[in-house]
Amino acid sequence: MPSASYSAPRVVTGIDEAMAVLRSQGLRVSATRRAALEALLAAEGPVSAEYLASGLGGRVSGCDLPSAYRNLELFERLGMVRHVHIGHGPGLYALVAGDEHAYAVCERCGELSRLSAAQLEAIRSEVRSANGFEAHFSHFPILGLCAACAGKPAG
Amino acid sequence: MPSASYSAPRVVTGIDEAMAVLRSQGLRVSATRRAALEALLAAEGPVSAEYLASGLGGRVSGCDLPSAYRNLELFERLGMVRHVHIGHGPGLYALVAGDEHAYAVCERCGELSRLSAAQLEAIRSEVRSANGFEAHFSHFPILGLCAACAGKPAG
DNA sequence: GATCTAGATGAAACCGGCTTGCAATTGCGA
DNA sequence: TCGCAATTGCAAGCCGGTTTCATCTAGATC
Repeated sequence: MPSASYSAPRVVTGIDEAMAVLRSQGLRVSATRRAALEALLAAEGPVSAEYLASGLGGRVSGCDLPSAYRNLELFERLGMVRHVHIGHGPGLYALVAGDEHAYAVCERCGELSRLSAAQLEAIRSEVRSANGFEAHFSHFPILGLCAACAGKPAG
Repeated sequence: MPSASYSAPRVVTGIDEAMAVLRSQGLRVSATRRAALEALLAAEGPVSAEYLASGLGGRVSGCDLPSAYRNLELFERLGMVRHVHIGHGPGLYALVAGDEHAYAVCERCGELSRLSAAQLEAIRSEVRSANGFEAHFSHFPILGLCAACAGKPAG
C-alpha cells in the first residue's frame, strides 16, 4: 500500500505552526482539523485513525471516522504526517518527527526493534547501489527473524 | 501483516511432490487441494486468492474463495507457498521458488524493480550488522523513490 | 457586521479482502 | 465396504477504509 502521493517531510512542532501550513496552502482551519492536529501532538506514538477520531479515547475532542481519514490523508499529502503498518491491525498515523527511524518485526516471536537513522542510512546506501532506489523503511516494517529466533531451527 | 507463523521454505516443483508433502504431514489430498496446487504450478507469477479460486480465470479447475484462503494458508505454513503485498490490492500467492528475490516499488511513479538474491544478501547483511535481524524482503516491497524520481524535486 | 460560496463535516451506506460458523461431503484408515 | 474426522462450499460476518450527499461553516467580499 504505497501512498498515492509522496511528499517532502514537513516537521511541525506546535498547533499554530500546523495551522499555518494549512493556511499557506489555501486550506481552511476547521475545528475538526485543529482537534485532529492537537490529538496528534498529544499522542505519545503512532495512533490509528479510529483512536484519533475517538479523541484518543475521550481525552481530547474527536470527530467522525471518515473525517479523520480525510484529514490524515491531507496532512500526509502536506508532509506533516506519515503512517506505518505494523502487524495486522489498522495503519498508524503520527506527525513527522525530526529523527527518522524504522521498525523491524520478528515474524516468529513478534519482537519489535527500532532502527536508528544511522543504521537506516547504511541499509539505504546498500539499496541505492543495488538498484538506484532511494529507499525508506518507514511505511512497512522490515520483516525477518530476530537474532534469537534466527539461531533456533524453524518451527 | 506478518504471517502468523513463519516456516522454513520447502521448494516443490511438481504436483506429486506437493501432494507427498501433504501426506507426510498426515493431511488429506483432496480434489480441491490438488486443483489449487496445479493452479499455482500453472500460474506464471504471484496470483491473488480470488484468481486462484476462479481456476486462473477458468483455465483450470477452481474452488470457492474461503477454501482457497484456507489452503493457501496451509501451504504457506508448510513452507510451499509465500505471499507478497504489492500495491493496494489483495495479497498475491506463489509457490516458493529456488531463487529468492524481492521487489522495490517507487512511491511516486509506481515503477516496480526486482532485486536479485545477491543484491538482497548485501542488504540483508547490512540489517544483520545493524540489529542482528535476519531480514527478508519478500513479504512487503521495499518502498522509496526510483533513481529517476529521486533526482527530481518533490511534487 | 451581514452575505455569499466553496470547502469541510457527519451520517449512512458501501466496498474489498478476508474469516468464521456450520451442515454436507469425502478421503482414507480399519 | 464402512465409519468418521478432515475438508469443503455456502452464507453470513468482520474490519479497515472509502464514497455519497445533504448540511454546515470558514473566511473572502461587500
